[in-house]
Amino acid sequence: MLTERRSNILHNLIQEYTATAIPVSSGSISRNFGAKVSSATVRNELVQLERDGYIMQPHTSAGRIPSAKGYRYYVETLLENKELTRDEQRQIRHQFYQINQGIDDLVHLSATILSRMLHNVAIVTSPQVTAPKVKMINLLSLREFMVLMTVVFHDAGFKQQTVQLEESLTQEELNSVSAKLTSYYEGMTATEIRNSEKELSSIEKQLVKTILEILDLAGERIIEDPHYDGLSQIMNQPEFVKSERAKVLMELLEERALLSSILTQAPDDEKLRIIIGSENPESTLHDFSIVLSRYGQPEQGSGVVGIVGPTRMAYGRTLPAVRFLSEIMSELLYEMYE
Amino acid sequence: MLTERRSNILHNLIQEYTATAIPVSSGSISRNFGAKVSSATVRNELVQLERDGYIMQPHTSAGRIPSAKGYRYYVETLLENKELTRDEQRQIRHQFYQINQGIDDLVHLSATILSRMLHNVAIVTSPQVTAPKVKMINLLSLREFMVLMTVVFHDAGFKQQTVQLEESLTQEELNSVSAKLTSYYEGMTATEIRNSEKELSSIEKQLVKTILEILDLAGERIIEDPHYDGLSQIMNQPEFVKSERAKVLMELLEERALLSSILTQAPDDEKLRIIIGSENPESTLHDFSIVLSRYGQPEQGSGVVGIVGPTRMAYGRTLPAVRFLSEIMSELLYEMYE
DNA sequence: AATTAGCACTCTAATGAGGAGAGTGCTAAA
DNA sequence: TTTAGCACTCTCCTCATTAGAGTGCTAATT
Repeated sequence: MLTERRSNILHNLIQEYTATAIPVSSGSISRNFGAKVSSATVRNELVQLERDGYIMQPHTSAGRIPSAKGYRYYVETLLENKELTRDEQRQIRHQFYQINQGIDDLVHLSATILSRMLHNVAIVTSPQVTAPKVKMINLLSLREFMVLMTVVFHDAGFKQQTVQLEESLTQEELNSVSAKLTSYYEGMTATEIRNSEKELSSIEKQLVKTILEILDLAGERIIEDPHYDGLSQIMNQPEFVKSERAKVLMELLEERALLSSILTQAPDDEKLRIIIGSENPESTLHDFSIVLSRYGQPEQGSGVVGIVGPTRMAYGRTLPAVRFLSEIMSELLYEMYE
Repeated sequence: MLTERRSNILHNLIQEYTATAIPVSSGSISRNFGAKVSSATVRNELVQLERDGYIMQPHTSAGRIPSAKGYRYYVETLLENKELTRDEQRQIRHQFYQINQGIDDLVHLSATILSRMLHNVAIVTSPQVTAPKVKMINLLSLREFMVLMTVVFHDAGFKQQTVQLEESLTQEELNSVSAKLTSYYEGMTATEIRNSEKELSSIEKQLVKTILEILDLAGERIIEDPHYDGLSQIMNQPEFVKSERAKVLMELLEERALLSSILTQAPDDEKLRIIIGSENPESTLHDFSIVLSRYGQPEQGSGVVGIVGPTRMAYGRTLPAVRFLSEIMSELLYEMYE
């Protein structure tokens, strides 16, 4: 545990550094304290903090910057759970009024708002249900041999896919097939359907195969590419004036594999998960911090919303913002499903 | 018109410059000609080319770089219509085998292939129909008061939207309503529906309103955000080592307005449109070149596929690649609708 | 008349020295 | 325990120098 003064100094240092991105000197900390202590005293304390691993020096005669451990202490101990101001909350709510019912709009808009607000890259996944259950199967003739299958889930979500049939069926025939399949499989998950044994015609078998594909896909954590926004925002951050870092970030975002691996680190409940710099198992991400939250309900579908930015991000602002966005998304999602 | 030698020199210079991004010297051109002419002769010719506006000098003692006019001459006169090698074509086709029927997959995959191949940012819009006609209207009860409306178009495309009903209807009631609406409006476009006068209940009026919204949206040139890919590719290009340019590009890509304005410059037929540097009316794009092609058929839905990169791009490779991707996308789209 | 060798000139990019400034660490005094 | 004082370190900026690449022009050559 840190002494109170050391703790204050660390607090001060992190606030300064996250604001300016310049290593913080003992003198500037002393000044921020209203010169109640001299820079020499601060220096002595800094030596201790450095020994304990909370801060580091980029080189001998430079100021200090926080380490991952320092940031960690900051977000867990020093940072009281502030909320966004009423005004900000109102403004954000207001922006959501524009959207129609689409979930895609919700996802996109959230990413945009978050990235604009925090000047970092925002990532949002579409809400997914876990092990969806069939409520209804519907078949719609698009043209000869070509059918649009819509599977409605019990949680009121749905997915569809076009199917190329082996035989041509009229819409009436399709109606009776879909009624039959619905009566067979209503309430079942993918695995239950696989285990059930029904007499099926070859066309019906083909359709069931598609139903299973749809269910499997919907059951996976990540179906669609997560949506991200804010690349132009983050390019304004001083750590990206050299494009080397920027390149790393783009590669991360365009490699689906890594993106989903980030998102699997997302919390299962609605608490925030904060992964700071070198805490990340993925070494390419050591220069970045990630703040994630889950939104929605497991039964109704839930997704992940979060921010990726330089380790030096304004956590004091990021955490409330991600938390609020997550809450409001849960709310709006709930309203959509009433 | 240029003399043959001048033309050869320009050709040579552009090939060299597009490959290396370094201003080309008279000596290196002379060498490329097998020293049939001396560098002094080349220099004399270069003075002429510069006077005519085909090339420029970044500063007095530097080599020459092509101007927009030079590139224009190159793509129109010097560049014979090469095709991709059989082998490349086969490889690309092969990659498309992986995808299932989804149009989204087609769009995404095309962008990915193109950007990987050309190391630039690829942009692809989803295929859109113009003035879609209703083929069928389908209503599906998701839960009480909540209905999923699917409108199938005559070209076998479809769109759907969830609707919040004012009254609660059973699936049977919905079926009869949708049958009624289909019989009313089959074969009509949005404007035709607006002009038709039918006796409608209040629920039906609400539904028609939604149908019209769907049709209007589908009729617009750009509904969804165009998909782009390859940011990490383009960051490897030497012109982006300073991140200033990169920032401009990101801003362009994230501003929907500008993106769609790019795409409205797309050709209406399947010919390539090439917009080179300062030819672009938009001055922020003066450092970029854009190559666009339309794919698909107007009646079945058509979209735009293209590349954005530095003015110095390998046109000789870009043009065949965009052309081929456009062709194969048309093909695959056609197969999807059989 | 066209080409080319030769050479002075120009501009960039790289290198290194020097100095200012910021910040530290340590010591000794308060 | 705190702090004043000071030597020391390291970065960053500026400036000058240099090497090198490339040009433009002129005069000689084909």
